[in-house]
Amino acid sequence: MNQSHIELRHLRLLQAVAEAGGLTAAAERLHLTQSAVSHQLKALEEALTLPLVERAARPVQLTAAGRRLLTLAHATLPEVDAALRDLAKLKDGDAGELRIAVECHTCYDWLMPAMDSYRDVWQGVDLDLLGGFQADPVGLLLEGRADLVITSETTPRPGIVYEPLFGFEMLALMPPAHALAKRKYLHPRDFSDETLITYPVPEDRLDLIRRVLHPAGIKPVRREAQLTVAILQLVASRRGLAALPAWAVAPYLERGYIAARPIGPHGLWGELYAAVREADTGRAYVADFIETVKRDSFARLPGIRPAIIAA
Amino acid sequence: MNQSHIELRHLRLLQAVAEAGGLTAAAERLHLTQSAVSHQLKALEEALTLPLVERAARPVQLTAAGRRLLTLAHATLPEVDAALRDLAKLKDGDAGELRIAVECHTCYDWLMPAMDSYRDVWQGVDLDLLGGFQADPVGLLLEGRADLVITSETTPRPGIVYEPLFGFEMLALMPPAHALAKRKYLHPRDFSDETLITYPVPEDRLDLIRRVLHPAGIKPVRREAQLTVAILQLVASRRGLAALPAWAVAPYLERGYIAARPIGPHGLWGELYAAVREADTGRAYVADFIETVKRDSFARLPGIRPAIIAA
DNA sequence: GCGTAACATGAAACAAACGAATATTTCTCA
DNA sequence: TGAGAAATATTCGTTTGTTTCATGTTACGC
Repeated sequence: MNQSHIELRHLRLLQAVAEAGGLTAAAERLHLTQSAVSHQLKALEEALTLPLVERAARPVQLTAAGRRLLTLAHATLPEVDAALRDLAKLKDGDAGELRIAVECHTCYDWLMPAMDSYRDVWQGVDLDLLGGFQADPVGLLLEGRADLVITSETTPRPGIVYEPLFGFEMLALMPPAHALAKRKYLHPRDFSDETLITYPVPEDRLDLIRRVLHPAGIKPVRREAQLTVAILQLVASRRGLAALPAWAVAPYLERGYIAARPIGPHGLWGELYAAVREADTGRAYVADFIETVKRDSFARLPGIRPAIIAA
Repeated sequence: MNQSHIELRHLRLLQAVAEAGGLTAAAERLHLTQSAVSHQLKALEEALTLPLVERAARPVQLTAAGRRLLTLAHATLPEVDAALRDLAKLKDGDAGELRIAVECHTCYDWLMPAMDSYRDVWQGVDLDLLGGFQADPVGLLLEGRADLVITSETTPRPGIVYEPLFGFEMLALMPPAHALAKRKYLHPRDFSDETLITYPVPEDRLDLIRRVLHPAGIKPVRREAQLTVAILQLVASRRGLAALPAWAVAPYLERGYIAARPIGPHGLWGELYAAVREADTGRAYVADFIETVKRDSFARLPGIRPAIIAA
């Protein structure tokens, strides 16, 4: 056989390219530059003397050879992950406690499935989800009442570290027949004559107000609703606009129940973090929870992108 | 999860260490220095912050973590090989003809099983074994009557390349009750009063005569036999001594039918090669046959060691 | 205890991977 | 069809990682 010293790195690369649909997007996921990805892919193709990726198409297409290697990647990479997990268990034991607090209302959409797959491989870990809205969820970590907090704040606090999870796009929501639905994207001023329907949280927790409307000097009328479906129902019945993460509205978009548009030419992007006590960062069952969330989310959620800061 | 950038290289290393029973022996198989293996293993252990190999024992013992990673290696490395084979088939097609000539009588012992496993993965290749003793088997390659020759000669010929397969030890054979069986190893002079039982081939093809007895000025009486069992039978019935590769006599040794001793303090080692036409070296089905022979042989044969020259 | 075989280590050579800057290609939309 | 934007390729210098050489250390058998 050709002494191709193919490595797992190459399989991870190909998988990222296939999933992301392009070299640049793959580079973001891998926390590499586009240049590095291009180099590495080319080197691999030259080592095999076989093209793997058809670059012309968008999203890029794998060749037959590329698909064969992707099959290999799908077979081997999860096994490698499982083995590394087992090693971590050998080292630190497989038991622990993980009490999770969540700041973001729509995060339950992906958190529940992620917890389910996590439970499959960390059966010794006692998973707990703290209910109710918390004024200062990160404070729970320091009080010892929670072990991990999903948040979009990163206010530095001694003894707390923030692990980036992913970036997500907030989409403006409107009835499909609304005049704004004809736009490619919305301007801040488009909100000035509309009621804004939100979860019942303070204004400074709403990215749309804090980062877009407030800087533009716009103070819309607000109306609050507890549940995502209630917000959507109000939007659909023309009581106002709302802004929610793309994943939270995807099923309703598909059915044409509402329309969604980016906010601003580049969209309004937020970032989610897992906050943990510094002392817990070394614990394998904690680190792997964060990895599970990321892996799971990228596989399932629309409208997310890799965290800007490297993990 | 720890962002362990574990790579296939590490798995290959661990597998080699486990199979070879030590770092130095593993290094030979991988065609690396002992130092490189030691460095690399240490780096892996430090990345995982887990010991993998218990160096004190001989042969070295894997720790629980090491065994877990070895399990991973056994699961993934064959899949990788299969994928690379499929890529080679995509590139060059999966059909071909491989007519094999064999110079060495006992080579059928390992060649048949190797051909069987080769056939499983190269079903489009027409495998043929040329029968009968050939005076000049490599000549068959140039005449186009064979495509691959198993030989221990490496006389340079234009258009022919010799791919090293492995080194093997020739053991001197005697009845278990023979006086020489008490020795740790035999000297050339031990053969001077004995009949030497060999296959019916010219003297210059017999390593024992050409490399040991002739230089020592010893010309033993020869007696020829066609079959391995016949040679063994003659030895067991005190008609003389013989010298055969370790793998050919292992089953008889186990049963105590005969005894075997090294020839000289370091043993008498020979080397086997696959000779192919230079034009065929690029053909995937040819290269993979050679790889299959090596893999299979190291897994099954006693008394062999990696080729001295790198492949 | 002495010698041997196997493993470890430090320094230097060598090779591979990566990133920054920039060029080229491809796509989109008017 | 041509301008601009987005994606990929390329060149070159830097960084990082791997291997070897030379030598040190350790374990073990006699």
